[in-house]
Amino acid sequence: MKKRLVIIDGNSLINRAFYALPDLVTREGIHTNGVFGFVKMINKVQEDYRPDYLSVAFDLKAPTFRHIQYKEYKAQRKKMPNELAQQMPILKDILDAYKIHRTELEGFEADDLIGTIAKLCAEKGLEVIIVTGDRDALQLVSENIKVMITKKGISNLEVYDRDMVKEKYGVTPERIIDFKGLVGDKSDNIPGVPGIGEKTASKLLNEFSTVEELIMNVDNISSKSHREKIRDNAEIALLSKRLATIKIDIPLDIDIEELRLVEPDNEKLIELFKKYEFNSLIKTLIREGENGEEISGGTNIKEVNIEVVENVDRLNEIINRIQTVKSFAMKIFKEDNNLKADKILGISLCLDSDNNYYIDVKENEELLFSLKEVFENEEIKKSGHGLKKEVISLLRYDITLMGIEFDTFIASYLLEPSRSDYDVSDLAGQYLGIKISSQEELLGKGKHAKKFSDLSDSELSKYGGDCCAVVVNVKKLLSEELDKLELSNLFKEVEMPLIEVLANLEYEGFKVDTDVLKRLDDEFTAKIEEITNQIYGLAGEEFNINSPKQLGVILFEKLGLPVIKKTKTGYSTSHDVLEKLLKRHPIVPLLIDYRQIVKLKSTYVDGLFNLINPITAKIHSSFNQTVTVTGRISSTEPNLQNIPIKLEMGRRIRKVFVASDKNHSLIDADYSQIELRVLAHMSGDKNLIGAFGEDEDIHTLTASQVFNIPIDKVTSLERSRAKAVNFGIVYGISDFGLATNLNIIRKEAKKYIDQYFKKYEGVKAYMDNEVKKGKEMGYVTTILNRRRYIPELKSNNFNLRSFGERTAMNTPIQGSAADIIKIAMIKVFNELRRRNLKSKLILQVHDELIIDAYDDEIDEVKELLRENMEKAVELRVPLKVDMNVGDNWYSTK
DNA sequence: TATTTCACG
DNA sequence: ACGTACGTGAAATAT
Repeated sequence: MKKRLVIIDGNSLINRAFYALPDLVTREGIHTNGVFGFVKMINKVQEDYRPDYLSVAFDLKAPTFRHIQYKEYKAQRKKMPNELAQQMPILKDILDAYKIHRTELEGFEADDLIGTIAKLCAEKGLEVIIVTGDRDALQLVSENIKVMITKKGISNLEVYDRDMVKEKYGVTPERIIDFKGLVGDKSDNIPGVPGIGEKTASKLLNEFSTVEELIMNVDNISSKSHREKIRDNAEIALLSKRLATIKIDIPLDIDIEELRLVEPDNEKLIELFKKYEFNSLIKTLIREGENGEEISGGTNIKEVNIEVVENVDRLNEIINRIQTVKSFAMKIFKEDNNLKADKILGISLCLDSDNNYYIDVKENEELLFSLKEVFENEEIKKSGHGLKKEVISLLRYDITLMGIEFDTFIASYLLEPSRSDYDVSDLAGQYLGIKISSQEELLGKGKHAKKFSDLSDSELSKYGGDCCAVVVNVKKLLSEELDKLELSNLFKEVEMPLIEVLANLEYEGFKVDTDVLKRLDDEFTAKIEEITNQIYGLAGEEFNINSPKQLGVILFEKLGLPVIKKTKTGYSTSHDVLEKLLKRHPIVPLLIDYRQIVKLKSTYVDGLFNLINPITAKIHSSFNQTVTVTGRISSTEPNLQNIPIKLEMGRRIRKVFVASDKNHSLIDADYSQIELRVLAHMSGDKNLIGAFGEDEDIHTLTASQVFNIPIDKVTSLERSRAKAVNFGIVYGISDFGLATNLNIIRKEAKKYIDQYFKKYEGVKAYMDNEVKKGKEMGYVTTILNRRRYIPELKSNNFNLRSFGERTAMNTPIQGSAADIIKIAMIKVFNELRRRNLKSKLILQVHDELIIDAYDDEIDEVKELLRENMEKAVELRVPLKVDMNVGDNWYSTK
């Protein structure tokens, strides 16, 4: 049998992969999509063609003879983007670990090296396959040489032999260079004969065979216009042909045996794949190791086979099986109109690859109730992706999902908290190397997005089955990764139990008083109209006050006020700019008022009205567990974590948020200075720890230390400056930032900071150490070992690096505080349930918990809150909680 | 879809 | 010399 050689155009393929794949970035910030695609491709080619010899050819930077012949050659090519250039050395490392031969030679393009080697080997009787994205290579096709061109994506390859070339181009492979000589090639800036296209070129060449023949016989060309074009551009055609001709006679001194495929250095490969987070590829290597198989390409879980279950008898058989297996992955599809009324359409259950079911609940609700026992059985462990949704869907049917064991959504968040998207399809690609459709592909996006209820049963069962199969398969890999990074405890003890708590917060909701809201609406509307007219009067014309652009023109051009700050699109008209202009023109204070009231009306009045649930007269915000990089929870639709409080006018919005009925009151419990206490604990600073032992206001105490004055002599200005310093410390202090905030000069700010660090040396040492650790390890951690990667610390860009340093200082503090309140929430929630109390946890605002308390239970709940919040963790300083009770959120102060 | 502004901790 | 305070989400306008 003929020996087979595969030769790959390295630059062409990594380029292809780079542009075809989404931007893959490791936790440390290294871009890898080009390399990843390349490796997948190489695996596939090896699997499909089992070559005996393999080489990858690369272009080197030096100019080639083509550039010397024609200086415009490839002149229009854009420089390789940095994100791709960085990947070239990585690819070469990986090829070395695979022990795959590389061909590169200065002065020649990969094409020429490929051409020469291909012809050489073909002559020796080898079967040669060239893999490239570049159609130039088609000229090399012959009896023993085939060319594979990447089609759309990277794994889709089109094989060209002589017949195929003839079919597609109408000429034989030998005539491809003549074809290019006439048609040219835009991508290489080869001109060709103007006005001659592919059709004409192949017609002419079939008659006259080559460019040279064509020119020699130019008078015999039948069409007058073609005749003239060829005559006028003969030189260009000849040059173009020369440029397009791949050299096949480079003097190369290589021994074919150097190209022979050998056993790769698997240890090295695993090490590299780990480094670049090619998890799915590691799996293929490990599998090979176990079975001693030959190299194989991408992993594929079996084509998922899903059984649609429509009757109770069959379901009961499955339930029996579940009782013995005691574990499954699940996904619930429901309508999406109202969390109190949404009907469940169907449920995907996957026990393992051979037992994947879709329970069609839509037609037969009885099926759902048959599952109640299984769902509420704590011994039967459930996994899924984003299980909060499953918990909520079942609450509506009075089913409490128990035994929630593994959520791949949460697990991937802990592993990579700065990712913006954790769709199951991404996990499938990343960890299993398979493609399933994403939710976005299934439903579309924007306002034309479909709902699950718009999909057919077969679409739902297929998608649900795929998702659950992925969860089952990815779970183990994620779990190992969590173990390795010592995140398992945080995962099992905090994040997983929190899912149920957040689901219940959402389901419970916060009652609103629509009458109060309506009255605020009327008041704000009237006020806005009044101020709008005053502003128009002072401006001398009507304009859109909401438009920073139009407002800028009025303020800085028409009224001639001084420009304080610029944005990248024009003048800044932000609040602090307006404050500096306050005394310069009477329009300015009106603008400040206008802005405030418009904000209140649009975001907090209109915004809230739209989100009141008609069934409950409550607001059911979404609490998101995988959004923030620091570990905090976020709240959306609406955001209940930024309801106004600082200014009285806005604070009145809180009167809208009321206890659920006349037998209930709100209890608001907030941690006092939790971030500074966390800092005291983590830094171990004696002075700061001591400060929390005393019964003195922390900012006053800081003022007395920083400004060297007795506590009873601290003025309110000094206290407020010290407060800003304390905030600055938590944010990762810089003299610039503090100066801007306090509106003082930088030197003055620096004095404050120096003085602070002199008094709190332990804090200084701690901050320096966090930055140092962050640089060394690539990440920082919180009290529960939550991790945040900070690639910016290694940046050469001053701004980015400084940002990284501040992040390294802030994240452990903000994140640890987040850890603590999460623990507190879980404890409080479980305690309320254990004691069968009617009071419910309804909101968390970073350092504050709000309970809708049944009046008879207020004292008990207050005690329970204090106990569980203050004892959530044991720190070197006490945790302190302040509590207030009221009928509405405004009065809990 | 990106930018600006502003609400909260 | 460089030039930002940390972490969020929503609404409006500009592109």
